[in-house]
Amino acid sequence: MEAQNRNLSIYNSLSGEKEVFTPIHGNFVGLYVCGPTVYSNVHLGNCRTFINFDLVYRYLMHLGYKVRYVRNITDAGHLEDDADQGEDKIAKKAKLQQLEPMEIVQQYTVDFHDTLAAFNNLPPNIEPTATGHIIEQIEMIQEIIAKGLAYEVNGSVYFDVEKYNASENYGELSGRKIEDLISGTRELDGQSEKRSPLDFALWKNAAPEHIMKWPSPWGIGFPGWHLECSAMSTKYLGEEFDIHGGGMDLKFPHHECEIAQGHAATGKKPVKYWMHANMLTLNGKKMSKSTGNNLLPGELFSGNNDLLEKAFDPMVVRFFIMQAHYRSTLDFTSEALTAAEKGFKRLMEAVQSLSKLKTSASTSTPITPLINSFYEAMNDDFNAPILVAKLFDAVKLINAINDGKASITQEDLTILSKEINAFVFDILGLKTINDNDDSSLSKVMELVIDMRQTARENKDWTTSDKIRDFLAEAGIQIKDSKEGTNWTKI
RNA sequence: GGUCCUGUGGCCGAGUGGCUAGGCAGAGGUCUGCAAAACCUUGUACGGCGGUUCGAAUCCGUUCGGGACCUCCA
Repeated sequence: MEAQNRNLSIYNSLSGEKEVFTPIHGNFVGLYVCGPTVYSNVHLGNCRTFINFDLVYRYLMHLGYKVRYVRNITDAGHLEDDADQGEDKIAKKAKLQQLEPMEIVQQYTVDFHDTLAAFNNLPPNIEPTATGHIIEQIEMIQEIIAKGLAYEVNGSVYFDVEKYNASENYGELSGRKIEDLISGTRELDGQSEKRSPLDFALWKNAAPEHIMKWPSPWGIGFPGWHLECSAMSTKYLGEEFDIHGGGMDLKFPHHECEIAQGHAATGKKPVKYWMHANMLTLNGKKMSKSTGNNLLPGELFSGNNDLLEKAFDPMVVRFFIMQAHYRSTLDFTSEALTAAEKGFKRLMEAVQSLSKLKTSASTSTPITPLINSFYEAMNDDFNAPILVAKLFDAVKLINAINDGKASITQEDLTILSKEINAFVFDILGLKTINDNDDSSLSKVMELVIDMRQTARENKDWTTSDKIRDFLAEAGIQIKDSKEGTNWTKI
């Protein structure tokens, strides 16, 4: 990609401002995104975040960066809450269902991969698991203890937030002040071990009935909530890397703790650019596993949910997500998705007609400003909705050329076609929907359309309309045009 | 209670101190045997009240509403 297109700005949550993106190591970019906790099916809200970062990954690659994209799988479970004495979620579910913990992990990891593949997300380069990096996590804890910023109590190790804050700034990412945090803390059971309620566990002593546990210098236990991301990002991307992403709800305490841990262990600030994707809302509230206010991708693809008027293709959902900026909340409604579906189809039909356009000796509308506008949109903090708007400008142009109301040279068409295809398929990650992939149905439809055509030529409107109406009842829409008759499933 | 975000036309959703966002729906048109589809045209909206300014929906104050985080959560 040409250098002039490479002036990407990213909104850095750490500074609260858009900053020009400059990788730490020349052409290489390290990208870490917090992955899912695999104790239940991913819901659509989770997917939004991963789709947004898929866009980031894709655009960075389009700009010619060599990206290493790391996204973890949290399979060690997180604490249910402070009151349940450290039982982790995966272990709890395992007991309920009489399954091995890793069986649960496997089931939902597969679901996660299948779902993201349906959304046409590219897999990350490395997808490390928390359980596979216990040793790295123990080593990091030892580093932090050696620096005097963590302490052991009864086989558990806690990070000393106040001590860290004496020389560093705990709260720099989330904008919190430690005094406010202390005053706002509620006194909960099971926190008596901690020197301060703000301290968080790096290692947790495991009760005998706890299923997932590992030996450590402090006894049998399991790693703390936030440590895995620090250990794995350090291992695969280094002590300092470029971009760390995740959902807005992870900003505090998860990412704040990551900064503190990483900084404590290595003496360096781990992340140059923090990116936070906003929530997908349903009924005006964030989707959430714990409150049940969510929608599963499978329900969306099948239409099997009362909130949905019909089923939606994963690509329609992806397009819907691309029509909102990643830092804004996006409200999910069946109506909004239906609107997105129509727009998506219009865009894709225009893109497909690119290859059939007739070229002329001259170009009526210069294409360079249009193409530049694609880059300007994405360079401005990955503004996909602006990009989509500009692509619809291109749709208008394509249709005008198709109608003979505008013209384009072969040379310009080649360039335009290449760029539009790159932005639509490679960057936005959209795919065409194959309605007509059932070959036997296609054959039958060929015959039916041919019979209807014959009837129409004989002005036998009764027969032709009967065919049309019957097909409509069967969910197949007939589309007549000058070039002939097409059909589509409704 | 603390910290922060947000309120845009029927719906979703960008953006900006003065210059059309875009999509969908609606309206009109072209096409068509009639329709549908497709395509073209079309909408001066920015929560209320003050203030700053030549000019604000965009900045400031205030007020009302919505939301996020402060406990696991993308």
